Amino acid sequence: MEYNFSEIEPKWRKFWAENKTFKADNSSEKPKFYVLDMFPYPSGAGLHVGHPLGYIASDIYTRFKRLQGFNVLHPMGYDSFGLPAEQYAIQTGQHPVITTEENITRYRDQLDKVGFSFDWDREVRTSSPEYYKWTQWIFIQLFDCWYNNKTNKAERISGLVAEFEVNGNASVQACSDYNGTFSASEWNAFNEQEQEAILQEYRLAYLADSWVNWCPALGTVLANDEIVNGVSERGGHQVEQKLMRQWSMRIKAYAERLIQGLENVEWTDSIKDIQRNWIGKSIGASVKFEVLASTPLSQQEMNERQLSGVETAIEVFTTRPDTIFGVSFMVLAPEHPLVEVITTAEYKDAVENYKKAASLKTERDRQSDVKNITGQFTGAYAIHPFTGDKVQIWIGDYVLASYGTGAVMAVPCGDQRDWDFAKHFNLEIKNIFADKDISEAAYTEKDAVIANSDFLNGFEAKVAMQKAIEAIETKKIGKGKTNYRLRDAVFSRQRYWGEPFPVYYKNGLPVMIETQHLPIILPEVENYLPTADGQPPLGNALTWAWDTTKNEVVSNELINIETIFPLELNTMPGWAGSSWYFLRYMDAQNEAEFVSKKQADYWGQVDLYIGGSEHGTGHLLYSRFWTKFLFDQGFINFDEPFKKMINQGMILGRSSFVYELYYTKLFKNSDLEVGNALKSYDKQPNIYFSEKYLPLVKAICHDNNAKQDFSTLDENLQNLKIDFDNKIKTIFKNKYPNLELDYIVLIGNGRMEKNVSINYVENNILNIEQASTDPLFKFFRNVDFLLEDDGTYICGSEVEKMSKSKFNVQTPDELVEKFGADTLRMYEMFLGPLEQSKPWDTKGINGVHNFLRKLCRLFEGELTSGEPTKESLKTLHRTIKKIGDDLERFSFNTGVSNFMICVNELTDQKCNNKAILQELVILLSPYAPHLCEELWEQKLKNEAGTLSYAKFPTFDESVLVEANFAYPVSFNGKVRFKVELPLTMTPQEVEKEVMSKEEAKKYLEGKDPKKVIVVPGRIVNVVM
RNA sequence: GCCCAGGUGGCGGAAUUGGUAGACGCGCUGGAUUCAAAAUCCAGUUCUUCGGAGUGCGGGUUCGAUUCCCGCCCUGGGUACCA
Repeated sequence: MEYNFSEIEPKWRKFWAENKTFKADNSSEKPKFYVLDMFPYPSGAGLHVGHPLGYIASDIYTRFKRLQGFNVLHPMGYDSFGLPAEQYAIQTGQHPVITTEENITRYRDQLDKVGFSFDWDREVRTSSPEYYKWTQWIFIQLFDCWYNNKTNKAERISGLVAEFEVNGNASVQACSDYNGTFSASEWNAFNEQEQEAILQEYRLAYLADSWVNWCPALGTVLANDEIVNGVSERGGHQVEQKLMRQWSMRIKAYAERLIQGLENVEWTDSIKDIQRNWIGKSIGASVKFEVLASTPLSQQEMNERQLSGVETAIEVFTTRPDTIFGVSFMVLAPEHPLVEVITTAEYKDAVENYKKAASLKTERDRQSDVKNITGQFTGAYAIHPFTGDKVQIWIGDYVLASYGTGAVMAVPCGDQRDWDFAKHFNLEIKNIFADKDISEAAYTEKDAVIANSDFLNGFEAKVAMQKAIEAIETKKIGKGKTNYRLRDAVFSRQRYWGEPFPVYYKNGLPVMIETQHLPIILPEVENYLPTADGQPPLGNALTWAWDTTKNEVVSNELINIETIFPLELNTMPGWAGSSWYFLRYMDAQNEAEFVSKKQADYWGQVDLYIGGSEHGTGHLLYSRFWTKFLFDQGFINFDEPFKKMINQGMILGRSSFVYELYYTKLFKNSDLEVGNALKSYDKQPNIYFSEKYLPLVKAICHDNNAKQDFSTLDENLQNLKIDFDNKIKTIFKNKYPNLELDYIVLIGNGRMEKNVSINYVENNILNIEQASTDPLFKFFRNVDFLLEDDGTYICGSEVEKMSKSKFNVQTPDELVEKFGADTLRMYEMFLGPLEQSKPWDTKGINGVHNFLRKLCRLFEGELTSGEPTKESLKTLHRTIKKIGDDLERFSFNTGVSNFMICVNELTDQKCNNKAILQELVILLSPYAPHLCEELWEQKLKNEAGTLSYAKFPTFDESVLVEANFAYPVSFNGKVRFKVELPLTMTPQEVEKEVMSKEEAKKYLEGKDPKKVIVVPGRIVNVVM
């Protein structure tokens, strides 16, 4: 049969779509299996060959599971809210709805061409109101819950209020930012505002002031990576730290469960490590150090302090309570609220100056500048709780306000940063470790015996820590504590293209809109930029107020603060919609619930999740958080979303570039006029040299300035230089006939690398003529090339991320056009292990394409229906075993190899047996579904479309049983020859047979073997 | 600095439990077929001084190590004054 893929493939794609072949059944007797790809953002650039890599793998696995008799859920959709569409809207005025729709159409078209078996009836888009209705709904549930540390789960806020009304908050153990205590009567006496302000400190979704990177010039908040060297990446504007009232998510409440849950999922260690690292659990103790008042406070001052809630003790968190006797000073973060209180008059100015200097640095700067040790003494002292010693209190920017309590007890002998600080400011370094030298550096290992530490003397760290915590707790100056680095997640974005919050404001307090009125639809705006007074883009909306009587969004003009109130102007972040989308696929059309309990119970966890590892601390953490919350509230019965995850490696592009000679300085006769004319020529030499000259250019441009000494060059380079100089002189001669050029000096690194499109480069050889027909490279017509000896131009090349600007993007469409989707699918798998990143190169694609053609040749003419030969049966069953094993361990590349081996063998056997070939077609169908469908119907005469639900072949071990085995015989581990012997032979018999062979005598060289090892059915090793 | 992944022919890679290193494909070389080319088929292709050597380097365990252990080098990714 001829392999006419361009006819076969569209035919079957049409068939699958029309017959809804891949529709997943919501109620089935079959066992379920859920295979999911990470949610794609439909970008305007479309797909390149790297994107479908994971989709192909998951599709192969999906089809395999269907053949194994599973009811498989394999959906696809779009994470379609996001910044690029908004930025495009700002630039062009085009509504994001329109560009998003266009991009999705392009994506869908590209995805369809690869022949994926998605159940498209379940498609979801985060930007559609039917979907974000439920994102808003989940937000309201989070707002309505708090985290009870006693029951270790999220509970309804109404239960908390009931407790407050009866008992106050004394016995409540919650994850909360609220530090105070109140009784029931106090609670009942608070007004509505005061009560809500307290409840905000308990809710899982809450309003709070958070620091943001505010860029006044752009009128917007910037992410850390949008700031380079303290200014905005776009435009280089100044960025300042600003407190902003924003929605946050109390993910901290789940810190411990997010760590524990990692034990129950099959993810790679590296992703688990990234998450553990991010959550940053550390075990230690919190300890209070009383501050010694420098001047006795007046009674009035004392009263004032008490009233304003300012404590005069510094609370620190330490992971080494065992080293508490080594404390010789304390350091507070410059922003610590106590700094203002404790600083003595004498140091007021110095401290103020230091604080100002620190505030100019971003957190990143403070963290990256390790060498520069800075700090300032406050003039104040704390009292060591055990020794009663006076210890100096300093401020230093190596202490961060946002971690722990924003203060440290400095133990210079046991912490390198404290040690550095002490050395720099000449502070005391107490040694509390027996027999450890701390004169050059701190001793940070935990194996030292503690000394000079009163009741801790003689204990090792582990024991001393317990003893120290006991003492601290007995003294009531602190307690053992576990600290997490994880911070609550800011949930507001000052953007247009995101989910609107279902929130309006009454007397400054947020009020949730009742869920039956959802969704709150994103309003239309004239302009997607922030408003003139710095409000988010929704501030431009004219119809953005909530009417509490009509329960609808109405014009802002109607706001009366009695029945009609302003709506929230922020929108939700990208991770809102993607934190629960895997649940929606289970029940995508449900209008009454985000997912029905029945469907959530049936489909359960995602059994296999495939995607990149770049979401390690974002999506993969937040979706675990939301899943645990929904589990706590009883909406679903599992608390980890993704049971097994595979992170596919990136496909890198190979980019090619030409070397432009750069900053050539021409020294010549002293004719000034010509010199001036050359000056402008200098900057645009317009000479491109081939790879051959690269070593020379590298060798001669290490000196930037003057005339260089070339005598140190080796002979090859000397010769190359003569060639190089001659060519350049000729070029100049042609352009400036009256110029006498003496020599050339290259400046900088002597070259500029300019990317050329990979379309014009083959085996690194640039097709100059072809490239210069492209408007982008037509300048090649007007430049000079220094070529190789054979007259070609060899490009430089690099393996890097695929991107438009590098001209190294390969789209799947072109390859489907040229080779067909089945070839593309198999080739992407054939490249190497799924999880490794690898360079893209189409060199080998012909090999895979030829394999499919070779397969077709097996189907030429009529197939025989008799008994297959023994050889063919062996080939088939070996293949069944290998393909099955490879799929189970996600080794798709070796799968392709094994198919090649199988087809090669069957070709050698001239096999055209129907029984054999039919099983092979089923095996291969997950990889090459179009061709297999065609063979299944046309050649094997089965009903069209039934292949997807055929039965995966069963491996029959008995077919492969052999009577003999060719034993490799090795001498001292080196294999020398083989002896074929029956497998029934005992080791003794094998040894006897082998040693009697002529070859054995040859390798023994007349000596007696020391030992002969026979591993039955494996190997014989002779030790001499 | 720390954590993770990796290092095997000219190239992508294989070797699943310690047991024949280099499967499979590309590329290359030679041959067949052809007026010629493409396509196809056949043979060869780690290096080699033909003794051997060989999976980043140096040790170790073992009858036997790409595989296990110790030390180091290199590449890629993550992360960082985290008290």
